[in-house]
Amino acid sequence: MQKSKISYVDVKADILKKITDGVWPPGSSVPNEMELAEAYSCARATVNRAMRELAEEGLLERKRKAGTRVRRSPLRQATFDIPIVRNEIEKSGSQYRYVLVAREVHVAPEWIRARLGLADHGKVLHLICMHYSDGIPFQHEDRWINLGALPEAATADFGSLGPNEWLIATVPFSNAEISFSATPASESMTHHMGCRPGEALFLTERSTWWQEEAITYVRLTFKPGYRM
Amino acid sequence: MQKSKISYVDVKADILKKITDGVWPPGSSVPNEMELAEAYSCARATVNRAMRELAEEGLLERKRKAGTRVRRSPLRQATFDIPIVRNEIEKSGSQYRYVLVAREVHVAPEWIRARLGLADHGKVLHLICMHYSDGIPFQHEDRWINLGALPEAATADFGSLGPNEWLIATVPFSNAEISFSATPASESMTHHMGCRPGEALFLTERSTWWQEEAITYVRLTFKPGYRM
DNA sequence: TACTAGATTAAGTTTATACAAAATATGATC
DNA sequence: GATCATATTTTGTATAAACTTAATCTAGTA
Repeated sequence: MQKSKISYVDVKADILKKITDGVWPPGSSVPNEMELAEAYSCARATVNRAMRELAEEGLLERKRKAGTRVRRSPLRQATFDIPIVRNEIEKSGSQYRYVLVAREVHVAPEWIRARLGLADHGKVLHLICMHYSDGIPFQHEDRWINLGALPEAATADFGSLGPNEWLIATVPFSNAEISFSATPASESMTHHMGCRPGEALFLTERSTWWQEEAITYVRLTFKPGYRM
Repeated sequence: MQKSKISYVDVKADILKKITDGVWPPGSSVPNEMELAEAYSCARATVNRAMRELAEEGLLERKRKAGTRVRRSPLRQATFDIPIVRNEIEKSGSQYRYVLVAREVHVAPEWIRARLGLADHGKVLHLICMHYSDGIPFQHEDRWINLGALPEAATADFGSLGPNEWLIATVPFSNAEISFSATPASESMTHHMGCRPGEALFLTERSTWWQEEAITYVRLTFKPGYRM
């Protein structure tokens, strides 16, 4: 005796169960929305939402007319929040300190232009910053900002507010391309981070766009032993 | 003169524009669904979907009765696909080779038990594998599988099929906890990866659960210079 | 004043219906 | 038999109406 109405959450859970239990093995095709709606005795829109979300989560593949099928290799995707250094440090109960090390306006070097797709004589603001946790070097920030897209960056004061936070406040939303890797500490890095030369450091690189326009490229190098 | 109907995509785009243009600054509250529906002359459900998705993407905050407001600090989140070694290598046009280096059944050591939340005398299968790209060491896999949850792993043949692919085929879906870091190459790692001792290697660690039950913990160490 | 019960509001969801769009299948024509 | 137009199927989306649920406000009561 089923009192309350079937919700898309229930449908989703049941479909998921059918998949994980092997009733609908990978690659097999799933009944169409109308059949399922009848089976669960709910509206097609309800089934649609359930299946749409499962498809977004990478478990189902859907095509008009061809129908819905279970993904062969359920592409495992992860979502994570891009951490902001200050929050990360303060959340761990440590004292955050920010220092602007260098600031220069350049014509963009070739490798930056290639990465961000800039015009030949585009100018960029190059910043080097350090972030400390309880006085200990935590993160080295090597940032390039496209002045063609963000001329106001030229007059911004990065002495007290880090470029990351300034950018978040200035450019409300953007899409980015991120990569992670490991790198040996360079000569200058040992100086900034207080580590031995060649030591293994975790590095993330990020290029950011807003409405097809390149905003910034940044290399964040973390202290030895950092785990993200 | 507006010929075609307003779609939730249009509404979403327009709301996003209002946010990025500063018409609706961070923290401000947004008109309610009924008002917006009227403004765009579409149904409330259309506005609902647009706003729901923007909320999922982290741009809006919604509460019943309280209404919708623009997030103060738009939490930047990224989603990425967890790559499967074989695909990654073959997609780059290289030849993939897999080798099982070691295979042992242990009582789980303390640090694994802590990570996965296992009982005291839980048994685990410990595997060491190498993945090669065109014969060159690409990835070192140090994997522990909870035999309490997956007894069939004890009899599986990991000589030809890598544990990652075996697990994907066996456990359809799971949720995981991932971390990235950099590590210096250990003595044994130099042997496996053919790199210099202390060289900076990119490392990802992953613990995986399925329905509250710990499945596996794995350390994937990549060749020098690898970027993800 | 403090607290509780109920009213109110806005988001959340379901439903039935309708039409749109993509992908495939079918059949007509050359 | 090949090609192209047309029909069919399935997902995708829009709509109006109704009801649910969480959060807030309000007013009445102790």
